[in-house]
Amino acid sequence: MKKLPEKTVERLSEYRRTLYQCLDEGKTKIYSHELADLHNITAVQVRRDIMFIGYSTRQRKGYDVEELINVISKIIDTREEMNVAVIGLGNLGKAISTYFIGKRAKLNLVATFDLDPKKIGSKTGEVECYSIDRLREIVVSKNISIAILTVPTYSAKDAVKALVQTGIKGILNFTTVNLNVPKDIYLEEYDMITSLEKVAYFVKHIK
Amino acid sequence: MKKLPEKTVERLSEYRRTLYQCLDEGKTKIYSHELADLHNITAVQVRRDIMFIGYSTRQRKGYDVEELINVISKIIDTREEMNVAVIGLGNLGKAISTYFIGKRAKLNLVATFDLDPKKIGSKTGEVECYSIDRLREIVVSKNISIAILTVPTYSAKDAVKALVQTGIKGILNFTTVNLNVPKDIYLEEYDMITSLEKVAYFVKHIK
DNA sequence: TAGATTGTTAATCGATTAACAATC
DNA sequence: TAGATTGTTAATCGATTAACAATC
Repeated sequence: MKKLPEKTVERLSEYRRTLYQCLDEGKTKIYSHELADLHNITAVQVRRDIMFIGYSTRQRKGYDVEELINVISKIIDTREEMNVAVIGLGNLGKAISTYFIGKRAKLNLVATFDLDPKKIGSKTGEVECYSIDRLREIVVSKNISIAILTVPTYSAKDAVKALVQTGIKGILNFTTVNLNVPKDIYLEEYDMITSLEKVAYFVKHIK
Repeated sequence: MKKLPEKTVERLSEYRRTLYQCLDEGKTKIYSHELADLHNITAVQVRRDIMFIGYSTRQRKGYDVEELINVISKIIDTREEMNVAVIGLGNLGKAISTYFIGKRAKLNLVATFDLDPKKIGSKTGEVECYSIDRLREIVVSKNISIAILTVPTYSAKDAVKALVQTGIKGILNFTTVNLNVPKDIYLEEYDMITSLEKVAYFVKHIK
């Protein structure tokens, strides 16, 4: 399968969540235009995305919700589970950790890290907080491939330096610091301030 | 000035943050390629964005950091301050509230809202938490134009219904629920799960 | 001047949408 | 069949990049 467009990958993840909701509500079939409406996009967009992943219905009676979930999962989920760590257990780190626990079958939060001795050893759900000094050791032993970075601005660069050395594969960056990482690490920015400023700008310019 | 591309608006916000860092470090001039490197994009991109906002240097000695900050601010900031509320003071809401306080001169967090009587009346910094029942009253009296939605999934739809009735202008949605809002409200999705799944996907496919 | 940098046009790339044939 | 829906191509739109003239 060739690489999917980034936007398609994003939407597939969103579709799937909606589809799970449909299942819960006992809905077993869904039309492209229904799925589209739920995401405020067009039906063509939905069908195009579904085309990309090579799925199609024989019938013209809408997509089978369960089947579609499975097909999407086969595409965007990892075969093996993927282990995730939260680096920095401040307000945001705690929120995210709590948020993720038990949410994703294939993406497991397996460790959190912090500097603060008071936090080290504490648990979020089942997940233990380790000293950042043990980052490399734990990342390797627990086979962690993705790090969620929620440390304070001033320690972001150090944290990334340490992360790069552990052989981590992807970083989701919640700090507002511009990070430079080697090309073989996938870096996704998750920027609250920018999002808010964007909303502010468009609020000002919509009339 | 005609409407800027969305991506340009996003980047301007990011540039500005970097430029403030430069000022702190005593750097008063910056080349397009320097700014580009800090954001992992190309120098052409930077110059194009700057072209869009109609700024240019006479010299070929790089952009004046302070001037550029001012020009960007004139574009993306609101003239008057814009008031922001956080709806839902759970882990995430608290984190975001703490995060924003004092950070943005032109974007003020002026209220938080929750259902829980224990939280109502409490303060995050200077900012008071109000009952969600008083949403409309407070939004109007405090002239709030942007809502940051951090309520639990199950109450998201109700919260949005209430928000729409207050005449809010923009919503930054942190929940994983697909919201349907009237066209005159700018809705920005801020989706952690999707971001993480996106990272997972590309981690799996980069080699 | 030569080299570096900026500003801008034109070309390219990627994502969305319009249009429509095929199918139930 | 007629109407609704899907799947797909071609056209359009928007964003990025290549190329290069202009300027210090």
